Amino acid sequence: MSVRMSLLTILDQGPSYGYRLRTEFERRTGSTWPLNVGQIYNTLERLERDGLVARGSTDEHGHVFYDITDAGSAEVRAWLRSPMERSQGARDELAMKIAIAATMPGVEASDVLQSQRTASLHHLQELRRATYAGADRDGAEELAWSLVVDAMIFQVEAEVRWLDHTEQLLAERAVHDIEVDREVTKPKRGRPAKVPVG
Amino acid sequence: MSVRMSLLTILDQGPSYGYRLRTEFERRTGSTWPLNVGQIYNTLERLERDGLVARGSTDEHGHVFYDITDAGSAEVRAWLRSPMERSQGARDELAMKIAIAATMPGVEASDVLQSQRTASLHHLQELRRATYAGADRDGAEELAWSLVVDAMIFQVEAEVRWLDHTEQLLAERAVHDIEVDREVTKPKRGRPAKVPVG
DNA sequence: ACAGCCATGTAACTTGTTACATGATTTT
DNA sequence: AAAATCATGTAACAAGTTACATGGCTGT
Repeated sequence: MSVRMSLLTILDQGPSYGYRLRTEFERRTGSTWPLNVGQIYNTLERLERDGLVARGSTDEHGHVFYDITDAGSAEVRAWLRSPMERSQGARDELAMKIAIAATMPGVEASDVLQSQRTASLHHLQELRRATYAGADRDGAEELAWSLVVDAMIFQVEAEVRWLDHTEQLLAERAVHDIEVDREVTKPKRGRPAKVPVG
Repeated sequence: MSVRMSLLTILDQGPSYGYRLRTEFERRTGSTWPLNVGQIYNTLERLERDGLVARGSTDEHGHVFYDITDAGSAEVRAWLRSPMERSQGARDELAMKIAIAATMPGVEASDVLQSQRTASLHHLQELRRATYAGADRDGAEELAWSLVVDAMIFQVEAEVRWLDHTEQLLAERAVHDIEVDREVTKPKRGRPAKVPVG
């Protein structure tokens, strides 16, 4: 949804064409998330289908311009006004994985936590190194780059903290001898034999 | 990808059928992310198509059991062994939105930051209240619930910190008078006139 | 009788993503 | 002449998600 809305927001500044939209998107996001050009044209088609943009004129160079519609502008304003609900109900893939691993008999949750922690710390190092690698960019790109890298750093730091916290929590539970998985949720009758994990 | 892999991981414990897989999934994730039953059957079809599970026997109650294959088991092990690369290249929708807003002329990035901050703080409050609401659950569900809620708290806290940090950064830039958007990336020749923002 | 849960499934659709084809223009 | 960039598009697919249809069984 966010790539789509980002492109629409760029179009809200004035008509543009596919290839340039990609350049603009990458510039305004610090070239952090490379975007396949094909996706632009797909997205434009879909935006047109939904009445948020209209295919406009073609200039002397053959550039196919798209104009935002009133409905499109309204969508942009609504998007910018309303917060992202990545909090409410948003799926956190890592949390899901760890929860599954931690409640699964025969799975060493601490191993999973460990390898994730190592990877996260490694990535954190890379990010800190990368912070100073974005100085040679133009205004918008440099700003975007630093925003996005900071976001990643904050997120990964929180990730590591949570992994540590979770490891401690699991260790405590193990001591208190809470056997989480003696029994699986029972079906009406007869449940299949458990298969040992390779 | 994670719902799919979670279901496959559950199937790695032994054969099960659609409806029960949903119950198991919800229990093992603290009922945090409700799963439409239909998705289970879709996912099972796709897992079968990919050779990771096989449609097994039907018991006396009409339950259609699925068995994991060797390839499926291997996938599960690989999934648990390898870290999630939500760090590397993973799209952070909020960061993308803020980056777009911050580099966009005519957009009040501080307003966007403010409303997001308010929403995040509100959600954080809810999460802290929710922490103690999961005590009346059975072992696995209570554990999963507390893991996931903690993950959300850590994440939202980091979110708020980043929002504050970003607001400060933008304020500093404004003082330094860096005009980020005097010029859009230039096309070969002739770019369209800018349209005023509604 | 009716509500609600158990259970399976199908069809349609969303965004994101990639691979590929095609050609013009520009740079080396 | 060859390589790179600019530019538009198509086709296919992934995973997630929802709405709907269908029916049995259970408890009030």
